[in-house]
This record gives sequence, C-alpha cells and structure tokens, in this order.
Amino acid sequence: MAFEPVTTADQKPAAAKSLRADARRNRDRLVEVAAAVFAERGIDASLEEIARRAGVGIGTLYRHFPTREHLVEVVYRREAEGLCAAAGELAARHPSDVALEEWMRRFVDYIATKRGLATSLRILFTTNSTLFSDTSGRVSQALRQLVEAAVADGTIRGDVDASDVLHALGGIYSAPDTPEWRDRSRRLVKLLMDGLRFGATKAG
Amino acid sequence: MAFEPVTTADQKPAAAKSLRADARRNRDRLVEVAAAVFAERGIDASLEEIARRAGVGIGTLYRHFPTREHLVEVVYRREAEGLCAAAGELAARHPSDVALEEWMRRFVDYIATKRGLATSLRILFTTNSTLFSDTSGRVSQALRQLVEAAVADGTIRGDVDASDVLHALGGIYSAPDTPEWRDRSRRLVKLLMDGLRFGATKAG
DNA sequence: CACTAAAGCGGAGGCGCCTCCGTTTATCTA
DNA sequence: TAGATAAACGGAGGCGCCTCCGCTTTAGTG
Repeated sequence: MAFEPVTTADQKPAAAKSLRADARRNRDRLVEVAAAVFAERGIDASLEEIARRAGVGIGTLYRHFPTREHLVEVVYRREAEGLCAAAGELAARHPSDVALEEWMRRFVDYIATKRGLATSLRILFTTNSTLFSDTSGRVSQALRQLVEAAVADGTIRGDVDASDVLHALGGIYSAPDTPEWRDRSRRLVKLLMDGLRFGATKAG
Repeated sequence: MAFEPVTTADQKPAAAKSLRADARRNRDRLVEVAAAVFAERGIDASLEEIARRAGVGIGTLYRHFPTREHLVEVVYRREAEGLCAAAGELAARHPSDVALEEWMRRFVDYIATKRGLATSLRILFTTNSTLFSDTSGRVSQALRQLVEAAVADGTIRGDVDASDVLHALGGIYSAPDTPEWRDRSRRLVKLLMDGLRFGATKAG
C-alpha cells in the first residue's frame, strides 16, 4: 500500500546538484542498470539484482529510490527523453523520411519495454497524474516535428499530419502481447512508411 | 504480474461439493479468519498469519487461494452477501425504519473494511469485471427492499426512493480516509434517517 | 595538509512470499 | 474392518523486500 505521491522535486537541477559526487555517480549507475534489467527481466526484476549489477549495496538503491515505482518512473522518463532527443539527431543525420522511419522503429522498441508494465504504470499514472501527459505530449511533439519535416521537403505525401501517424501507430499500443508482437509491429511500421511515401512529390 | 482471470468455477455448488470434508473445513476456516485479519491489519496482512491463525499450513492456504487476490475476492463476496442477507433479517425483526437505519450502519462498517483496499480492488475489478456489478447490484437491491418497505408502511417519507438514498450514501465512498471517517459516516447516517423520517405519515 | 561533520554506503537480519514434496488422512471398495 | 489410493496437508527452504545502523568517504575549514 502506502502510495505517497512520487515527488518530482529531484527534477530540479538545484536538488540534482546538491548530491555528493559519489551519490550522483551511484544514482546514475543505478538508473542505467535498472533500464537494462527491467528490459531484460521485466518490471518485476529483483531490485537486489539491480543493486548487485550496479555494484552498490541494496541500501543505496533504496536510499535513492524508496519504492520500486520511483525507480520505474525515473527509468520511464529517461527513456522517453532519449526517444525525443533521438528525433533531433535522426533528423540531422538522415533524409527526413528515413529519420521518421527509424524513429518509429525506436518507438516500437520503446513501447516494447512498456509491455507487461501495465500494473506498475497504472499505479504511477494514478499517483502522479502529470507523468503520462508530460511524456506523451513530448513524444508526440517529437513525432510531429519529424512528420512535418518530411511533409515539407516532399519525402512523404502531403495529405497526412502527425496525428494521423500517431493514430496509425496506435494499433501498437493495443495489440495483444504475443511473442510475434515485435515483428508484427515492425512490419506495421514498414507498411505505414510505404503508404506515407506513396504519392510523395519527391520520389524515393 | 501474472493476472490470470480469477475463475468463478468454485461458485458452482457441484465444484463446492467435490471437496473433501477436511478441505472444505479448512477452506471455510481460512475465509473466516482472512476476513478478520484483513479487517484488523488491512489488505496487506501477512498470509502466513492468516494461515497460522486458521491453524493450517501456508501450503494449504495457497492451494485453496493461489493468489492474494483470490482470497480477497472470496472475502469480499462473502461480506457483500452477509450484508444482503442482513437486510431480510433486519426487516423481519424490526420496524422498517429501524431496520433501514441499522442496515445503513452496517453498510458503513462494510465500506470501512474496503478503505485502503483501493489498489487490490482495482486489480480485482479489472481482472474480473463481473465482480463489481454483481455485488453492487445485489447490495443496492437489498437497500431498495428496505426503503420500499419503510415507505410502504409510512415510517419514512414517501417522496424518496432507494436510488435517492443510495446517492446520499454515496458521500461515504468518496470521503477521504481520515481517522474520524467512521464517526462522521455514522453521523451522516443518523442525519439521513432524521431527514427520511421527517414528514413520514406515521410518526416515529 | 589535517581534521571534522555530514553525507553516503552497504549488508546483515527479519519478515513475507510461494513452491515443492514427503507425510497424513478421508473415502471408497471388498 | 482392513487395505488401497487419491486428495489434502504443512512446513522447510529459497528468494526477494526493506530497514537499520555501524562504517566509509567526501567536502569543506583552518
């Protein structure tokens, strides 16, 4: 029980800076390892394993993240941010249609790690109501940026917008959690891209 | 994780009968003790304590109730049934307005045990969607019976119906979980009854 | 650099979860 | 009533959770 609100105080740079160097190091390490372990073993992974693999004691983990949910939230946010940041980098390095396609592929991977997190995420979203709107807003903003760029330079057709694409990706959320889920989702992305390229002013 | 649907197979009398005598005894004992322990210690009470106090091994508890949620569901259903059954008994033993008042008092106690169960119940209701509609339907049916009887014999005013009363009781659900919650709710029931008696054809 | 206070570390220990399997018991048949 | 057998029992054991507190490290101060 005991679902105290997950504070967001540690988001403030001031608070972040006030950590001692060793503490900051351990904290970062824990988040990184946690992301890997959650991806590998699922949300119910042993926190002791995370601490072990991060090379810290279990006490240290609990000091930084008093509940499993705190840790999950930070990992979740970090991944969402990474996804958003990738949009800019991809756009800078690739033709805009390729950037969009690659970003959607990563989006699928991102969602993949969220599968099976249903319960934990539900608790998080209940507890911290800004979490969902924050991240989903930022993610769709990133998508919008990519779609608009690709429309603008004619590598995808002009009669769609970001919300159409988001809608099309929506099937990924709701699809059942089968073993072939990932492959099917990738095919879906490809299909979607072909559709988007069809009728573009600039031929692929 | 692993939220397999909570089966309702054990509701069938046939299945119930097929238990060996000792098994049935232990199962009943467990449910009874679990109700007490959940009420006393909250939903997170130790299952080992429940087994201990029921005088069975922890293995026996888990054989009958493979997850905590299974056990909670059975306790929940049992209590709701008790509440419904009480309506008939109270009606038989008391003037109809007194029966209604006493029943509402018990309803408050019933809800009291559900406080703090938020998460577990949410999981149950998600998993087993009939659970909520089943029980709430039956409970409001019981209330309806009492209200209609009291209206019929004039011990409460005639211009209200069961859904009005249920609505008035609704505040009990939504009130925050403070220490004075129980007392406040009891005062609310009293207040409601005074209002219901006011203008009754048959003076109290 | 030496010293110190405060911040941080980490793991032992206690508890609860859940499974597994050797033992006990109810029920059925002769 | 005795014997057979499937059902049920129960607790040891392994694992994870989380707290508590004595020890270590850092970051300031003179």
